[in-house]
Amino acid sequence: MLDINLIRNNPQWVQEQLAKRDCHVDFTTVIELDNLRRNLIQRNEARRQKRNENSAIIAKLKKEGKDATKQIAEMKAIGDKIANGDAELTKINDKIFEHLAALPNIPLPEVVAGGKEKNRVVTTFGKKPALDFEWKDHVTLATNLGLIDYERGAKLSGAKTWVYTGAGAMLEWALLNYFIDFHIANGYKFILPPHLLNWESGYAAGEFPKFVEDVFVTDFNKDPKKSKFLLPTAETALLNLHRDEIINQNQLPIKYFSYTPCYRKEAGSYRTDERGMIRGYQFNKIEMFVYCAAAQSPQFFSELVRNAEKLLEGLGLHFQTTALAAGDCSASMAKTYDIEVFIPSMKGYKEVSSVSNATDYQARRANIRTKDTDGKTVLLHTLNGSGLATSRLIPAILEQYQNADGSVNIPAALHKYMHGITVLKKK
RNA sequence: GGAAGAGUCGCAUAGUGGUCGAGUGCGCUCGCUUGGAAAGCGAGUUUGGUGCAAGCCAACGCAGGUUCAAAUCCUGUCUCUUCCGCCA
Repeated sequence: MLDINLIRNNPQWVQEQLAKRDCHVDFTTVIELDNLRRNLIQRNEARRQKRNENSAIIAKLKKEGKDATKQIAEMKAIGDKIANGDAELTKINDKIFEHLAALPNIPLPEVVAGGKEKNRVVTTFGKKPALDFEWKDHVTLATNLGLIDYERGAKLSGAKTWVYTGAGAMLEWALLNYFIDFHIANGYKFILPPHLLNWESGYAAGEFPKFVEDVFVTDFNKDPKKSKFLLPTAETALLNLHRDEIINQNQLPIKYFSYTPCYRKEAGSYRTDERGMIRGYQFNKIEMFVYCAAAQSPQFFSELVRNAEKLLEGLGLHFQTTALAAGDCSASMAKTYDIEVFIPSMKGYKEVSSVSNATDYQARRANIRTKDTDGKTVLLHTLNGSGLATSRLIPAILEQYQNADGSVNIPAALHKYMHGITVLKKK
């Protein structure tokens, strides 16, 4: 969420910044509502002051045993006015919130204007594998080698799901262990949150009410506000960990990482080129999350990007890092880099990590603050990044590491987690 | 799932309708004192809104209600504790 004061004081500038992400807004209405709101507050507070004064008078009169009928009648009239004013104020506040909630974050200065077409590759690691034989796609490989059971996945749950079996499950778990060890060594704190979150958490993270269609909500016969939902990413949990808190400056930065499956409806996102496990209702992900003072967020952004890159480098996979243009960043984010692994059968690169700086946008909605050196409370900055999601890594490993005989080598970094398996072969 | 009790300023507590945004103790900060420290003494110690400012307004888990007036009374709800039941 953006700061109403910023919009009030500098509407032109905010407008220009949002135009970078092809968001064109007119602030006339919000500013009018805001003026209305402040007028109303002043009027109502004056009434409250009057009421407080009168209340003291009545108390005194009663104590002295004198008659206070006149004052009480007056109080009644003021009380009605206050109630009316409050009701009106609530309406106006709701409207202002509606406007503000619809606005995306302001891109950082270095983020280029425009949409996807303006995305720019900033780093490349490794080369496309030669694959100078009749190579196979990951669905074929995973099925042949008995790593993934797509059919039984459909039997258990339906489309867009799968079952990891045997060495496939081991490979999945090996990846997660490899990531976890890396983050622990880097001093990030390991968090295992509940997967079912409440409405307030979704609301603070900006998922509700806007994206309620995109997540799996339980107890659907009840009021959605009393329901729980399956988290679409651990980011939601990690942001809410410190919701409504004031964090001591000496505790910053806070660096977390978390393992959770991510549950997403992916409504309407099916694409025929996305076979196998590229897009599912449930996938495993390790998420990094940082809370820090505003001045530090650029530094931690770089750190998160490097962490994700190092993990891929350790696996020896060919990938690229892309700086997203303003219009391609998700709404809450001021800057995003995607790390994309090469998947031959997809004829290109697929996202395995998305690293973002949310600046104070998430913190404002979730009300997460710290005190600056003058003792003033200020919002802090939040950053997040996958480190990493596995569901596109297994396809990348299978395809990039496959041999002419249909077997697949396991990246050396994973050997210690694979219980002696170094090559995946058909039995 | 059932029953009882509890939720107040970092912590512990006081406060059962009006002068309570809230007392006390601990902790913490600053000052005095001291060779230095402890003790002692003094001052301060939640957050948000609004206003150029002085100030004013709001908040006692949360949401409603009663009342001229609510930390205090009523209803709902959430969380915690204890007991009972059930269960991996």
